[in-house]
Parts: sequence; structure tokens; C-alpha cells
Amino acid sequence: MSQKPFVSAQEVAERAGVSRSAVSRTFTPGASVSPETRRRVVEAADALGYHVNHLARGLMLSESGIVCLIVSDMGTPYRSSLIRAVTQQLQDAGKIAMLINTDRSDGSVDLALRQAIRYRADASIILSGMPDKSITQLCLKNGQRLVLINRDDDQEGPFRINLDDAAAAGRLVTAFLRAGCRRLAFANSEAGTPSLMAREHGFIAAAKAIGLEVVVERYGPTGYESGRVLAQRLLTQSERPDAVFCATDLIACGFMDAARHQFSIAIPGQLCVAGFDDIEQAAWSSYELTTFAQPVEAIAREAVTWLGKDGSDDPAERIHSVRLNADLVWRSSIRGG
Amino acid sequence: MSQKPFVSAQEVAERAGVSRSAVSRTFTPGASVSPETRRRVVEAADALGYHVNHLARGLMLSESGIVCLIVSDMGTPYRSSLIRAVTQQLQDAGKIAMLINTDRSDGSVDLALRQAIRYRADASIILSGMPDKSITQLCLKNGQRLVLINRDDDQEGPFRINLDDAAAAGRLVTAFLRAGCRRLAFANSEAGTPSLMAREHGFIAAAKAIGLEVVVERYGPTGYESGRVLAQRLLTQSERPDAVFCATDLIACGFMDAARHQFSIAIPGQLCVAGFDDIEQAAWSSYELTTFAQPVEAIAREAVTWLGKDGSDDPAERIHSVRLNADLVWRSSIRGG
DNA sequence: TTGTAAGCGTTATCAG
DNA sequence: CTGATAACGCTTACAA
Repeated sequence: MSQKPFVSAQEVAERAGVSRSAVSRTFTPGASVSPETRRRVVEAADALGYHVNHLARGLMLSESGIVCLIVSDMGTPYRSSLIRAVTQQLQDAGKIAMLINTDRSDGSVDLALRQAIRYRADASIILSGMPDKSITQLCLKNGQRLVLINRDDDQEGPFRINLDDAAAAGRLVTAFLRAGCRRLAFANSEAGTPSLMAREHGFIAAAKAIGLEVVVERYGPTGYESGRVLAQRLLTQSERPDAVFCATDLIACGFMDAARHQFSIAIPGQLCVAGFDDIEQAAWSSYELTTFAQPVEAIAREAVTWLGKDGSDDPAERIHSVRLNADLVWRSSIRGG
Repeated sequence: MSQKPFVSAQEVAERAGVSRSAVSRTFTPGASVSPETRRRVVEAADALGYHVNHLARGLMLSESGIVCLIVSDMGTPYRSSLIRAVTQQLQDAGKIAMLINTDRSDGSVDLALRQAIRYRADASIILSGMPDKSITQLCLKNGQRLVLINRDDDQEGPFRINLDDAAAAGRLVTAFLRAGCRRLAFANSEAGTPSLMAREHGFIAAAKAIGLEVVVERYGPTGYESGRVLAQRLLTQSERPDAVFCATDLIACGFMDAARHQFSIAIPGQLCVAGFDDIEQAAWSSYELTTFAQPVEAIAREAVTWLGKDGSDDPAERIHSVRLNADLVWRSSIRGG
């Protein structure tokens, strides 16, 4: 077809009979253009189908409007709902999301961040995995802002959004106790991420505080199938637990399904179960799972607002981390309530 | 901090003691550079933390490497798994995905495509909603390639990937028949998208072909809750159906939950159920849902391969649409099998 | 308010 | 193989 498909400001200017800077100004929020000029420019632009080239604009402004989302397991309910919330809020803030899938390998987080730098993303938001400290520094040095969600790291540069996993897990012990449970168990994956481990440790600590032991089992990746296997292991022990805290809802769903259909255990009659994340499925009537809600909207808001703040603030004054609460959502997988 | 955060090829050239074109060539796949020059350039680049600016590169090549994904309801299992597959394959092909959330309103698909043009995306892949024909033309005129997934439209320009929904739905009638079912029902949402309607019509037509009527009910958006409401309506009728085809798995899950827990109907004993999509939850033991599998990997592959093809081919020879099969996945929500 | 001109960081072209 | 030079499309002083 045509060799030069995109319309440039130059062509609009010619058609409108003005200079190309007039065109530029027309599409720049805080610029002064006479109403008459603006009208003619807009008219010509519409007729020609002109759209400002954000690549070129980004080149000039050294602000691309691009924010990279670095994610693995994005098919998972919790992850995908977080992506939904973040993309929506970014768009509301006039930015746009680039999505990088890091399922392949662990080093791929570093590769993803390199990609973000190449596209001169204004920032990167990391939802999974953990970048090498050297890459983090590289990003920061390149003026890239970094947000870590539920990564619970102690690096200084990035903005960190975390949940109070341990505190939440602690509150659950009381709930189990009120339901008359005494033999507590914790079903975790082998992923060993900080938030997963915080839930485990918080639960154990709170139990120990009132003199109860917790049987801990860890297996596989963080998903439904692991929940089934964990049920296999925990429910065949001589002293069967009467309360299980699963590290995530997905694990809890697998656990409940195995408990009911394979071991014919009544929930919550003979066994109380809790999860974490409050994915959509937790509310389905096959589960009715009591769980802690990830405040996805709040997380997204925190991230986007922080990005919106002027980077030129005194770095010392800038907030570097925020801790949000995970509220307990009561459903019928725990007795009482 | 520093005012000019990003390192440019210029600086690398100076440090390496070569011209900037030498630097450019070093990072351009098919360019000729002497091993010695390359070594010095790479060394300098590493030391300085240089990364090619893809914004500028895109400006030059008029090929940004960006592909826009236009999606609504991305928190949904089927959508998110498709996003996962597409992003992965795009990355494997050396491209990168921009994700645009169109949950807000219907016109937002048009807005999204405008955004894609601004960032000079090489292509846009539309997973939900339908763009106005004028916008489609605008994209095509701007050299943007367009892929429509399961949009089942008859526009000429875009590449269309569709499932044979009607044929799949037809095969299901036979399956229900073999299970001894005679009172068929179809549970649909009110969304009325082409693929949803094709399933409905295909099912009705195949049933009529063997002399059976189908009770059709439509309600709300395409989700779990609608499935519950649809169960409410279909299972309280005087002649209760003994087989229900739900337009999507999400609807089917809601339907099954209501049927079992609210109406105490045994599945598949008293009622056979089928869905569409084969989301992860369909395999969970609370559902064991017989369903049609969306070939997400194949869809992603078709899309990305088509994008990879040289756009300069004779447009007449270029393939404009492909139709994939949805295989039936047998599970225990239908008797026999 | 408007136009002119410089520069952002690339890559392609073309001599050498 | 290498280096100078001209685009690419935009914004923004600066001068009119």
C-alpha cells in the first residue's frame, strides 16, 4: 500500500496552513494557541487521521508514559485480578501498561527489567519473582521507578507494597480456637516466597503463644493440585488435624476437594479450613471459603499514586514502603463465625 | 539525581573510541562489525549500562515491536489464560505486549485502538468487544495489523481467528442423547456475542435435526452468578430439563453449584451438564465438567505467526481468517462417556 | 500568539 | 569494515 502509513504533524500543519509547532502546541495540554488556529489544526488532524506519535514524544520528554508489569502465573485468579486493577488505574492516570510474562525462568525477571529499560518505561511494577540487586540498581540509575508488590524485600530504592501477612495469620488462630479446633495444620507450597513464609510463621507463632503446635506440610507449586497432595499428606496422619490454614485459596480449594470427595470429611463439621487471597472461587458455594482478602484495588491505587508523585521530591522524604491489611472474609468453611 | 539518566550510544562510542554508527551496528542483528570493535563496544556498553532506546529505534524503523492486547474482563480464567499464552508467544517472537483494559465502556475499544496508534504498535489483538468499522479502517490505513479472536466478524481487513462453535455445540447433542437425556436446555448470558450465539444456535439446530426442542434461557453477564440465576429459572420449570449446555464454564460452575446445593439435584445422575472453554476450574473435582477446550496455545500461535509474516505479501494472497476446532473434554458431568 | 531552529537517540545510506 | 550525514516525528526555547 502506501509507504508512509502514519500521518505526521508536518502534514497536518501544511493542510491547516500553520507551522508544525502550532500543531504540536494544539496537542500539548498546557500550551497557548489561539482558538482559531486550534480549530483549523483539529479539523486538519481529523481529516487526515493524525495521532501524536508517543514514541517521538517520549524521546523528547524523557517520559514515555509506559509502565511495565512484570508477572508470572498470570492465568491465576489472584494475579489476573491484580493485573486488571493495575491496568485500569494506570489508564485512569494517563499511563499505559506493558505486560511482561516471566513464566519461563527465574532470570527472566532481570530480562524483563532490561526490556523495560529499552522501552524507556517510566516505571516497572513487579508482581512476581525477585530481581537481582544489580538490576534493581541499574533501573534506579536509569531513572526508572520500581514498585514491588508483596515481594517483602528490604532493598532501599524501590517502593514496596506489602500485606501484613503475619498479623493476619495470627488472627486466624483465634478464629480456629473459637470454632473449637485444637489440632492445627498449615498447608504451604514449596515456593517459599516471603509472603507465603510470613503467613506460615505468623500462624505458628500465634499458635505457640497459646501453647498449640502446628503441623506444617509443604509441597509443590502454589496451586490447586498441590492442595490435593497436601490434603493427602495431612489427612492420613494418625492425629488428624481439625483445622487447616492453606497458604493460598487455590491450595485451599484443592485441599477441600480432596478432603470431601476423597476422604469424605465434612467441612466445617469435622474440619475447618481457611485460605488467603479471596479469589472469586472462594465465594463459590462449593467452597464458601473463609479467607483473607487481598486488597487489590488499594494495592493498585497505592502503586499508581506513588508513580504519579513527582520524582523530583527529596528522596529522603519520599515514602518507600506501605503495609496494607488483609481483612478476614467470613464464610462457612469455619464453624461459628 | 542526574538529569540525563539514560546512557546514549554517543557516550558508549566515546568511551569505546569508535563512531556511534559502530555502536549501532553492534546492536543490530545483521550488521558487519569487526570482532575487535564489537568487543570494545560491548565492554563500554556494559560498563556504562547502555541499553538501545527502542523508542528511537521504533521511530527510525517504523516498527516498534509493540503489539497491543485489547481486553475486557481480564480477571476471568479463560481471558487470563489467553493473555498468558499470547504474551509468552509474542516475547518468543521478539515482540512485546501492551495491555489495554476496556472494562469501562464499549466505546473504550475504539479508544484503545487510538492508543495503539499513538504508540505506533505494529498490531493490535482484540480479545473482547468489537471496534467500530471506521476505527478498523483507521488502523489499517495507518499500517496497523489487526487480529480479532473469537469476534466472528465479516470485516475484510483484520485477521480473524474463530472457533467452530456451532459444530462443537452440535456434537454435544449426540453426547446428551447417548446419556439418555431428552429434555435439553441451553443456559446463556445476555451478552449476545457471536460466539455465544453460535453455540446456542448450533445446539438448537442439531437438536431440531433429531426432533428435539431446546429450552433456552438467557440472563445477565457471562459469569458464575448468572449460572446460579439460570439454574433458578430452568430447574423450577414443570418439565425439568435433564441436560443443560451452559454457554461458558463459568456459567456452568454457577449452574452446577445451584443445582446441587440449592435444589439437591445429583449430577450427572439426574442432570447432565456441559460447558465451554475448559477453564482450570472445570477440572476441579467439585465440578468434573465436560466441556469444550479453547485451544489457547493454538490461538496464540496463529495470531503471532500471522503477525510475523511479511506484511508486504500480496494482500490478495494473505490468509484473512482461520477456524479452529474446540475439542470435547470428557469428564463426569455427563453420564456414560 | 506564532514561526524558526535545535535537539532527542536511533538506523540507513553512502563514501572511504 | 568504518565514519559522517541525513532522516524519523516530536517538543521547546527563542525570536518575531
